[in-house]
Amino acid sequence: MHTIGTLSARTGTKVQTIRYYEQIGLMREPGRSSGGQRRYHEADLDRLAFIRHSRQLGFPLDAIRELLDLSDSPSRPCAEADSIARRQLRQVELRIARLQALRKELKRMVAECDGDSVAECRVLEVLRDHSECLTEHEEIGA
Amino acid sequence: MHTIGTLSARTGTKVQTIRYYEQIGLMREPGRSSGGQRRYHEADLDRLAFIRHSRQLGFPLDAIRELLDLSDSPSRPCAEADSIARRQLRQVELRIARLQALRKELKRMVAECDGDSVAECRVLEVLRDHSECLTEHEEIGA
DNA sequence: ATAGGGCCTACAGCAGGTAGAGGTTCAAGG
DNA sequence: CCTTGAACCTCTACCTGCTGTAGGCCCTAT
Repeated sequence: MHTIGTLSARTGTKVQTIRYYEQIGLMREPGRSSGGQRRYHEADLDRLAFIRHSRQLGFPLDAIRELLDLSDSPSRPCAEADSIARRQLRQVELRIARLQALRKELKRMVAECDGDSVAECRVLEVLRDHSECLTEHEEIGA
Repeated sequence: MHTIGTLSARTGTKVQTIRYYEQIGLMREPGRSSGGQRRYHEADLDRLAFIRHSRQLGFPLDAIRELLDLSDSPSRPCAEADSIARRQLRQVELRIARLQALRKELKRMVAECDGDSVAECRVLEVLRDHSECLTEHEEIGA
């Protein structure tokens, strides 16, 4: 039996985050001590590690929920898990592509700026006037 | 004089977002019609375009606030604007690097999976056991 | 028996918006 | 001039994925 602090330390997850996962139904409600404190089994530790590792790979919580469901029913076909992972891969690739476009634009902006005063600052000029941009970065940030 | 809808259409910003920018002090409070509707000047349109463009380049709102302040005082040195842009460039490069590590891991995961059932699914296996990973992706998502 | 760490609930807040309810205003067509 | 209906108004709640705080209990070692 582990306390919440033990799970926290072993998985590198903040205590509040574990309670949050319980609240949104990602972690099961554990048993309690006579005084009302949470007491976890080994299986809960594994589940939390799975969640954390998936988060580190950028999976959104909804996807993790699906992955956990799949993981709980070993006889189902693997294709679903596969497609979730592929979807995540696509998302990551999309974000990389967008960020690379941003990087290019930012680099150009910074490189061009050699004025002294704000009045002739290329950085601000480019921000003021979209038409100075080479790429169409219509998608925001991310 | 423009309505909020005109600003919205011209900059591709949702009406609510413009009101939100006003609320957090990024846009100044415009004049109102006799019936209480917002009426904007050309300068407001420019300012909003600046904000949107900066957001598209991934600048956080705080940075944009600084950039707008700088832009309003043309005699100050350009170095500050420069360093904000450089900081943003570093952030973007960091995020690209992290996402590339994720991509690598996800690709490997997806490529290795050729099992039929969940029981032997490499995707789930890797998620279960961090030690199967090549890289140390301790930073979460982003 | 007591000290002090760890645990409890509940709520507020972060970025950066988005969505909806319920009500008013504006401008064009009849 | 009047009506219609799109566009505007405020207010509030919600989104993701947590994190922090307040105020109070539990648990275990000494």
